[in-house]
Amino acid sequence: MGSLRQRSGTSRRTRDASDQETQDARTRILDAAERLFAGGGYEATPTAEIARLARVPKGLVFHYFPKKIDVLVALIDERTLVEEAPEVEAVPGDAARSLSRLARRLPLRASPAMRRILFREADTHGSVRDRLGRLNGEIIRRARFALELALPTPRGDAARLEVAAVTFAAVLLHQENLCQLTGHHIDPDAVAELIAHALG
Amino acid sequence: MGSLRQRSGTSRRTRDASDQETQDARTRILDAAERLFAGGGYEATPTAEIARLARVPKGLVFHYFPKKIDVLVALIDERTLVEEAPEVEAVPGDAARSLSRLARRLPLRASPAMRRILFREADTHGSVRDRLGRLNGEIIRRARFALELALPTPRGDAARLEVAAVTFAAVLLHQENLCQLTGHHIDPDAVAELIAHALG
Amino acid sequence: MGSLRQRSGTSRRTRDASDQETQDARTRILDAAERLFAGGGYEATPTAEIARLARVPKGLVFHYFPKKIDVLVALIDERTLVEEAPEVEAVPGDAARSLSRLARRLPLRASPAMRRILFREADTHGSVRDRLGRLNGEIIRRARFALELALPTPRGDAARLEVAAVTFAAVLLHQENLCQLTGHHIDPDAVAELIAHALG
Amino acid sequence: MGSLRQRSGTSRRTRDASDQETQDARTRILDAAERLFAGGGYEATPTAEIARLARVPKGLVFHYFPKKIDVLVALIDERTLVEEAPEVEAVPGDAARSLSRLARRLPLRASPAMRRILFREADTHGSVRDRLGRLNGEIIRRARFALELALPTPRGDAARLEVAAVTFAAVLLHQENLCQLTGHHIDPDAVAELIAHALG
DNA sequence: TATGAATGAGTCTTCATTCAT
DNA sequence: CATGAATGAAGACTCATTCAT
Repeated sequence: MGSLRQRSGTSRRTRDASDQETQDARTRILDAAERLFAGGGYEATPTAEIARLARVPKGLVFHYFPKKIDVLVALIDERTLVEEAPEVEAVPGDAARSLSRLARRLPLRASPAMRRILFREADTHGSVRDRLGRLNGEIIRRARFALELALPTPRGDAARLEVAAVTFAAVLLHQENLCQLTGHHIDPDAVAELIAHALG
Repeated sequence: MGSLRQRSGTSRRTRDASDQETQDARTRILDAAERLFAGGGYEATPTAEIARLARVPKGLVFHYFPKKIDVLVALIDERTLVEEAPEVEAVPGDAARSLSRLARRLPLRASPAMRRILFREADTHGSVRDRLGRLNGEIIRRARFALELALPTPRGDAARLEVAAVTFAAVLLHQENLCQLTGHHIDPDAVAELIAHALG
Repeated sequence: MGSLRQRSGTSRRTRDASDQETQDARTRILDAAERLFAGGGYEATPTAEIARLARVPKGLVFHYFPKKIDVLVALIDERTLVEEAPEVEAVPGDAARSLSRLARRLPLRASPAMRRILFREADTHGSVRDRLGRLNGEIIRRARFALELALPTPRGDAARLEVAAVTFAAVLLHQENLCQLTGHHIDPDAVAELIAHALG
Repeated sequence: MGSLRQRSGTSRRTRDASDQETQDARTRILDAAERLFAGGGYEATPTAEIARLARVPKGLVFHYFPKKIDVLVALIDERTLVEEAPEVEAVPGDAARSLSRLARRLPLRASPAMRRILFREADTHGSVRDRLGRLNGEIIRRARFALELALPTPRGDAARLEVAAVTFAAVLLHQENLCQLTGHHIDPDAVAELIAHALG
């Protein structure tokens, strides 16, 4: 359950039992919800189950999150981060490797469970959908930027470059989402190479 | 609400053709469920609501579908068809146009509502997930086949061709699913052209 | 628990156990609610308690009355009747006795419990308030009418007659409502006599 | 929110007079409760809402009033005063005007909100009912006294005078309570005149 | 085959009240 | 005195499912 906001200072601790027990109730609730939402889905998870797993009384869940949906929103809000910094990861002159790097490090700071939730609950609440949209946009932006840096100027068709970026983003998100369900696998490096070749 | 299987024998019926009212209860139930599942999701749709929209008594829903999940399964089963016939749509010598044709006619016979359900409820039941997986596989197979036919022999790298097929399938499904949620748009023709160029 | 809509045919029955047991669930629910609302008030009465007293499962209450307030509304609607027929009860020439008769038979068909509810829950729902308002209006109308018939023409001040009617209505309703709480008693006959004297 | 008891000693305080903000917590709590009870009723008002409106922490409400009902009792106790002093307001020789004066100044020191609470929550707690009963009694006593003073001796029937007093009290209380709900209006002066005429 | 009343476990949510700090 | 997290019993309402007719 990788929380995004671990208080600093916790890191040096010897990771003793305090992790499990001492952590404040709100965090434990979110931890539990993260696990359960990822497993069975938002709708199928009773708040009582969240409380039980978090070892807090039922009422406390509503003390922190007046409505059930607020738990999901808080989760998306606090444990999902779409990095929008202009980090440049491009390898000049090597479009394939530039895309590969992007694939290896999606601009999404989130635990595997939170990723599952992000894709699974896109219909459940606008905030989830928004976050997903922003992720999509950011990936496209980065892919575009990486390609711009990687390709020698003057590059060819600008529109084609855009299509390449969009395509690569589609593949990455498809892999995060449906591939997990259908069992198919995609090798992003191979796709990167393909796209680079198309632009080269 | 385009039902897939109401064709055989229906034409000869002497019963009046007032499709809307006279249609048998089972069909009306599925119609209602299709609309509601697509709109609010399976979990959030009460069977009573289905019955109301279908203008049938509540008990009748359970007469035809003993468990609620059976409605969803029947929907997937009867109103979703992944065409696995070896229809060849390739344009020899023109990979881009071959892929474009594939994009224009996904091997999926299903109403827009059913498509939404297919993607949305992938987690809900194995049968949905299976169907989705089969769709994915079929698209890849067709893309591969189309490319094989379109490209001049001897083609280059077989592995690259496979990657191209997978990539194109990813884009098509991504468009069907997440693009509808995030609001992004992809032009499949442009992607087809890009991929063709990569293989050319 | 005097239901207003006793099906005809029930009357001849020998009032055996069927009264208690055979009566349909909806009626038993209303019976229970009538008793409990009159006793502890609407807000303080849980629906579960209604179900228990009615010997029906909890869910059935909501089968008939989707919202708790609907029970109260149904009660007011079905077990409270403000008689608005122009029944004349006046004794020509005897205003006092005319008013006395009115007092003896309020134009309100309702059990004592329902009367308690009517006054007690006036704040709870508009339908209750409306009914109460109509009762008030009807009493005034009748009092006015009775006085008009009773007094010899030409009567004196029409305005005074109106005030008399309003005053008498106030006394009757006050007696129905607050007197029960404060423990005071009013003799309507004496008030009737007083008013008659004022007009005489 | 006219508090009844904040008079003594408050004047000498050196604390700044910013009544609104500085006022002690207990007073603010009662102010909030007065408003909320009058608006939505005692049962429907959560203590948390009282605390919020009073801008005090939830726990403080229970510091001052260990049980929720204590807030209501304190309100009735401190912000409701039935004046039982033998103030004579009669106009000798003019019964109508004597009663009118009584109507104009009920022996009830309470804000409009408190008046609403007094009538509305008569069922909620004995203390409210008692206060209401005492108010009723006091009005009758005053009406009787006023009439005794106003009418020339020897007066006529003592019983009739009593009935007149009771009737007038009924009208006044009816006006305070049900008239506000039903929307009817009564002119106490006209009633006073009517009654005076009856006795005259 | 058709029907809607019946069932009761379960769901979200509320709230008075306590209590450690 | 003051505070707000903690508690858990209770409340309204939902809903899949059963079943007698």
